Amino acid sequence: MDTYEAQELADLLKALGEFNRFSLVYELCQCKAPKNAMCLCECYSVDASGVSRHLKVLAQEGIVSSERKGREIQYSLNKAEVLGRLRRLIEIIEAAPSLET
Amino acid sequence: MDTYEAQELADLLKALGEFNRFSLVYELCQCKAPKNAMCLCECYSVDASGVSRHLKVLAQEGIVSSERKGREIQYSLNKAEVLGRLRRLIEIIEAAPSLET
DNA sequence: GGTATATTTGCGCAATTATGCAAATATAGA
DNA sequence: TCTATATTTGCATAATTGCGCAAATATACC
Repeated sequence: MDTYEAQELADLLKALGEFNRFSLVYELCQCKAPKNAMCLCECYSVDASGVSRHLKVLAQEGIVSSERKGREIQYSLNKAEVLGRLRRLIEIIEAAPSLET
Repeated sequence: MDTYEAQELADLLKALGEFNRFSLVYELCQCKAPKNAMCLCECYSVDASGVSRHLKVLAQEGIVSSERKGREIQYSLNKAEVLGRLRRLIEIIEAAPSLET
């Protein structure tokens, strides 16, 4: 793993490591159809602008995708992308040698 | 997933999501034997106190274990613990229904 | 154009966080 | 006890971050 990949993985984890953002991702995990921000907003203690900003962070990390549908913007989880990166992380940790005890 | 588990996972990701901490974990991934903080410190731009604080965060999250050996304190990765929690995260995301397109 | 709804952005604020330095603590060995 | 090494902690600081509110923007519909 080079520095670039380490930074990429750390960025992913950082984006997911904030409780409200993590909750948004989880919410999207449970949707059969994409959701707009207002809909996501209802479940949380943060207001619309907060949700908007969190979604922006998630989008910049490639965790969610957005598509405008009229007045609304529908967000959906980039399931394969996120799983791929998390699996890569697991791979790296699995490659760690067992400790000599 | 309840709020408690969500918070636990978010905390794990947050602890791992800081570049220097992530690098420390990666460094420990590559050790056959536990390393002390001074040894870990050499690789990074942060000084000993910074490494100490990062290791404390990682230890509080159960990501690393420490054991004093004389003057040194040896740190090792809790491989199984971290892998278990990351796999749980993957499980949750995998459970997301595929989107109707 | 005017109105309503959805979303983003600018601004300020409070809280958190990462960091370095210096001092304190812990331990080993002479 | 004195010294050297390893680690932690207190303190100050700079940077980042999450938030709400209000204003701005985008779009749809009348």
